[in-house]
Amino acid sequence: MATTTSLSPETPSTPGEPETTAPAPLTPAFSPLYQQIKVLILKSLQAGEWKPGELIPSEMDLAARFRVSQGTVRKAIDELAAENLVSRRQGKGTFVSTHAEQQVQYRFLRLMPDSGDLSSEGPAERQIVDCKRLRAPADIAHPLALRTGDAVLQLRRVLAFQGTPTIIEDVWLPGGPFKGLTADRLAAYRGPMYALFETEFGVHMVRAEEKIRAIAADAASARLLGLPQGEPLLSVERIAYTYNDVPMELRRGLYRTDTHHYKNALS
Amino acid sequence: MATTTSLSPETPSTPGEPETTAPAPLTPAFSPLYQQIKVLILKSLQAGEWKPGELIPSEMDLAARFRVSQGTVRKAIDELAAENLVSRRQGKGTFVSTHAEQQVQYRFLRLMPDSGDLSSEGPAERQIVDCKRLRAPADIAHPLALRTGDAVLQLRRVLAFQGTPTIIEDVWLPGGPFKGLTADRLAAYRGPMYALFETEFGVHMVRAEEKIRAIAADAASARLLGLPQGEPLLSVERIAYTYNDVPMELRRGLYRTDTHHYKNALS
DNA sequence: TAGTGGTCTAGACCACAGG
DNA sequence: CTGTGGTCTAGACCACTAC
Repeated sequence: MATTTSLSPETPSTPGEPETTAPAPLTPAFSPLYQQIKVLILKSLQAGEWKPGELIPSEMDLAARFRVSQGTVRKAIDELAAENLVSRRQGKGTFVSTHAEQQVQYRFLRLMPDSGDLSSEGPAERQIVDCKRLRAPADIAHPLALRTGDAVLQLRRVLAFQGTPTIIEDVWLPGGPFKGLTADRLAAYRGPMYALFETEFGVHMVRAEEKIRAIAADAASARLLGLPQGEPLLSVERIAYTYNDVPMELRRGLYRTDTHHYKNALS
Repeated sequence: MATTTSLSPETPSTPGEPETTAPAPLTPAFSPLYQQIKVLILKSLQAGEWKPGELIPSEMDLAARFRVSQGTVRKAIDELAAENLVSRRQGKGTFVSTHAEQQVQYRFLRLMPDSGDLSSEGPAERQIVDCKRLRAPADIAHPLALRTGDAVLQLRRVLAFQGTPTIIEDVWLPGGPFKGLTADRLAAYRGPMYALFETEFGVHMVRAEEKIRAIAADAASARLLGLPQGEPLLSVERIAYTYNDVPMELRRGLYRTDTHHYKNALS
């Protein structure tokens, strides 16, 4: 079959339409079939056709829907699974990834106790310190692809492990998608913050980038963590993205690393 | 074909041999064919049948050699490529990964300037501060899977970018595989340290794990980096592994992160 | 027993690199 | 032109899950 033609399911191309008004070929036109299928599945995920935790159609069903062979759908799903957007379970089906009900509680948290792992420390004790709406200054707006002055939510919380405050997090969220988020709703929610984002606001974080630095604790941070001012802390600046690389969260964490460390694997 | 039988190329099993003396089924006996192929290719890589930078046999050749279909070999190589052990180049073939002649100079270095990338800063200026043999104390021997008192090489160097000393690295290597490594040979070598390890000592690092902390600069570190004592530094403790998860290097880096940051991607 | 993902095969054709 | 990896297909069978 031609690999040079683009593809749209149940929606034959409209040859009469002038190319100039075509909605821009996000599908780069000269890509393998399975890549086109991947994009189509991605669009369905983004559109919420299947929600986090749900079962997506079987490979055979998708193959029929897209008029390709099962192997081609398989390769598309393989890539989605490699990117942790879906997870396959033999005999059951393929499920949309979720930050809730995941065996790993904190999918994006790389902090580990120096001995054992996070789960061995029991659930983190969370305390919301602050939650307010404000107009984004430039250095907040820019990473979130907003304009200076746009409404953002800012919240600050402290995470403690086994009674020891270990993490301070400042989180900035775009005001629009997260309208209605309050400290109370956050405090009431059991489970990871990203799980709440999924269920309450329909925002699914799929990947993130972090910039890590060593800094000295300022007065406020030192007080919250019960450390002397000037103590070295790990500064972890994260931008989290939804589908299509849209930034939806800016987060700055301060980790104490005398009893914990940030773990990373290189290959 | 049976997926429950194990496989050995040109070396039919020896049924007469008692199982108790069998060299232990590293191939877990009940694994898919392509996994068994992967292990066989891995063994060839480890044995040095194809060296870093070299071309490995084509998929068809390997398929013939292992008596399986090309698609099965392909899936095995797919996984090796995903782990960065080999890299595929369309029209050319599949090559053993190398730390030399790679477009990316520092495959394992995650430090980035706050604006731009490492290559935009030109080559790092390297200075060997120290290089000596010693008997490993317990905290060095253990991560290297050595015994306390075994011979190890210790070296210290400083990396500067655009004239600014930015990284101090202490490196510990097992004395056996790296017999003959001297400060002079290191200083004379152009290219990444891991490339020298490959060409001069036949040690190919394939993956690494890092533990990251924030610490305060001690007197010696502060002097080498031209910073005031007590300044926060990023401590990056790395264990690098060759094939088969054998640890071959312990490295502790101290990064100044006022102009640079450690970059990490999460998914 | 039926349905799912997982493996394996064989064959065709495409895209790319290099003689 | 040949040989390489890359894509796509169709069909068979296996392993796991759930009814």
